[in-house]
Amino acid sequence: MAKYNPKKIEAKWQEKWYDSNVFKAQNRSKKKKFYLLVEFPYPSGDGLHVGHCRSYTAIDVIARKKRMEGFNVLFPIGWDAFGLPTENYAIKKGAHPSVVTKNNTDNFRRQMKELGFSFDWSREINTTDPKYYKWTQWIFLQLFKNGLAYKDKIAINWCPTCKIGLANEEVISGKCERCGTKVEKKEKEQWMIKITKYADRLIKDLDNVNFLEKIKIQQKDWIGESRGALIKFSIGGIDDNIEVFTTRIDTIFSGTFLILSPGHSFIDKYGSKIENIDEVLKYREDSKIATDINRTNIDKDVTGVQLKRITARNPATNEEMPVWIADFVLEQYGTGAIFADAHDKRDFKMAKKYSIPLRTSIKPDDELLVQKTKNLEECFDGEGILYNSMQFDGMKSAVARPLIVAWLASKSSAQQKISYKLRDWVFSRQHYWGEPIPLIFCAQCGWQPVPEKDLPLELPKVKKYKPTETGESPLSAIKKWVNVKCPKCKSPAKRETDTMPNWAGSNWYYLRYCDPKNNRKLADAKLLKYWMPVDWYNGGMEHTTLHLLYSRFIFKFLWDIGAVPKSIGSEPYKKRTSHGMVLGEKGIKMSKSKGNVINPDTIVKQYGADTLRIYEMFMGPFDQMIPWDTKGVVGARRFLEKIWKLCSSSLRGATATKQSNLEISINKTIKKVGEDIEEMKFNTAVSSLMILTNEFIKNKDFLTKDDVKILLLILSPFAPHLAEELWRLAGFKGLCCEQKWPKYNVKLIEEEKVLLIVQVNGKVRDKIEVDFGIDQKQTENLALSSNKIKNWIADAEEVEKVVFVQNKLINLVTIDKTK
RNA sequence: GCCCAGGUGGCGGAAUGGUUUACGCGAGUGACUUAAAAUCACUUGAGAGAAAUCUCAUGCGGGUUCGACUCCCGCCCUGGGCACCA
Repeated sequence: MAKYNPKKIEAKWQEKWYDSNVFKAQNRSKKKKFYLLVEFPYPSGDGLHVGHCRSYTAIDVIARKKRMEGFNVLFPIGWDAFGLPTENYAIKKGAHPSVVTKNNTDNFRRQMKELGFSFDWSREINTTDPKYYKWTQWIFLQLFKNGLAYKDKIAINWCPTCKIGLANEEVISGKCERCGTKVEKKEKEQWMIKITKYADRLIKDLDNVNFLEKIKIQQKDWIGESRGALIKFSIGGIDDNIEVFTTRIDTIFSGTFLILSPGHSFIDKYGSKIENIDEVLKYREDSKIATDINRTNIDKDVTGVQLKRITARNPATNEEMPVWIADFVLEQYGTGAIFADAHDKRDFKMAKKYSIPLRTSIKPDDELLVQKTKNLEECFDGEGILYNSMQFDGMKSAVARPLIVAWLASKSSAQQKISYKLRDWVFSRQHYWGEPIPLIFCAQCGWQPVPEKDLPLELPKVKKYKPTETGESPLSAIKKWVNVKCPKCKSPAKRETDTMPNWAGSNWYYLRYCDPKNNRKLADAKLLKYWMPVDWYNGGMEHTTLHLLYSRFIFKFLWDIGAVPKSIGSEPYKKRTSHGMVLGEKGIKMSKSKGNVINPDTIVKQYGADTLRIYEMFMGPFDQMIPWDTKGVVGARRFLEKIWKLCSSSLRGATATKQSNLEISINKTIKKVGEDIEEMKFNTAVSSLMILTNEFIKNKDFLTKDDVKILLLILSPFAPHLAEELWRLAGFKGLCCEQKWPKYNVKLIEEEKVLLIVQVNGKVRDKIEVDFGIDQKQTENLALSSNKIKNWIADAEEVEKVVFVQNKLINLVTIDKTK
């Protein structure tokens, strides 16, 4: 028989699979549907990363197994192709981004096909295709029409050298990712999406989905819900008040001053009433520059300026209190103002520095701390027992809080309030290679949506798409495109020239896969009803707080407005898992600059796709970061060679009396591999396939064709090409990947004889072979008759207690009678 | 600072209350070969011993248990996330 030649057989089977559409998902089927999703890649010029290969192989293994189990599997792929790297690369090479994108996707597609991924290629999508982004724009318009998109002036990251606005992820430790210049803040009008309106639902609905716990935790932390109260502080001499958010209303009686963020609107409104307004405004300006640098430096000194001649009234104590501004109070969180007291470390620090009066009202449980706290030697910011707090004296913090809120609410100066850390989503970019935002500004009518019949609003094909000097989008330079008539009043108007961020196209792509060619709707309701929700979505941990959150939000929105059927439920993904990163050798992150990037093409060429697949599954736990080891690839290849040899020699019809041990191993392996795939324990699944193969080789003479058949079936999701080739060579009918997943026989998993551990006082002293299912009395007798065991029990000792675990272990606990 | 994950041979790792070190890599010895590669067989945690065998070892220190890599308490270290969030 011929040598194992992966190059030849892999190309052959890929052609067979893709030509005969075996991986095509059926829109109509008697089978149960199963929608498996991998994050579609950004088609960069570097080609597929071995990390892509790992996560895609893993989900491909699951897809292949699910098909064999009789599911109608939807396993689609596409390209998230808008974005900066392509634009930058295109600028550098002088090619148009669309050409670069085409080349890159062609390359990615070739690589994926060469790895034998069982994607349904008939559903391939591309976010830069106008037929696709028509619906990305349509979704934006729905957000706009429902009041969830608004324009706001916010500070963006601005690189003074590149003259370009940068996304947060393009800023590396305060510097521009590309040129290393220190990034500045620049105020700019940006389109914002009100994701904050969905904050509560984005947390609550996590209870109904099967996401890895760490993913849920990270999303919850990111949204950052805090339950507390809103307190109104009236201002002396002004008929207005300042609102404050707190989670510690139990400390209200020690509140002796108020602190506003430097940007607080009170200063703008009542500047004339502030005696030292110049000083205040100067502090405000200084803090604008300082904020980002100081954020990383937690131990920095607190600074602040008092608003002279302004006082607030503490609604609990009715005392007048000074009002300050300080840059540690954040404008964007809560109300941008806090009440300050001795029970907060920063407030305490600030009061000490500027000699602002302090008072305590919470007694710690720790007696040693009580005096120190009272004497204001140390700040106590924990929970404790209230004092100096009128009718709330003696209560625990947690008990007092709702009561104080209720009491102040009765005087209409407080109410319950939930605050979130989550911010609204900055949705505009000043770049060319993105979806144009389909809005038109008219001096008379304001912002008007591009009529839906005019969608897609295509990105104009131009030669100049470099970012502009001013930070405006490159589209603003295209006069012909910018100047249009207002859709409402027909007077001259201008298009929005910003484009959408990368996330726009990936928000809803899983919906498009259900019906990728629909021209009338983002997807047909019937098909959405059938395929959605996604049964299993795997992706990177780094997308937990961005893409995963954004897409959950957009789905909820579409669900609310009835753009997707209600019957799907309000969550797009039933299950979310996550893979670990593949690092370079020695555990350093792969990067071009370090020269440690592994190109999957090289591995495929040298060892074959099946070897790469097996290696990537075998290298370690799927959810863990793992260093690449090219030496280890050899082991995967050897394993496949062994199977090749085994099958080519034994398949000549050797039939012999079955060895019961072999049968047990086969059934155990079917069970183990099947269960391991479901739990994503691919490394141990491959390991058990290796063990079975080794056992087959040892018992070669007893192997039957059926034994080999089973091995090929359970191997096929991992090494599909090899399995397919050997399947055919053995003369089995049809395609291996279309066979039924084998069932194991429960009765054949139990062995007749088991090796039982004999312990004396918890230490292993002997191992005895016993019949399966033997009872305690018999085991005890066998154990005690062992000479080894006899030696471990001294004459003066007696067995006091016996611990027995059937088929596993017996432990004899002795007692010294002489004592 | 807070939250999450992890720490086991020379290396990747296996074992989630019951044989620590499966499987693979690497290394070593032997067979085949003129030779090398490939392949096959055997060995491979540390220490002691001629051997049978024994002792010790899962980041550190305690605890629970007949028995702990596994559970509990307190630390240390590594990786990831968040970070002046009131």
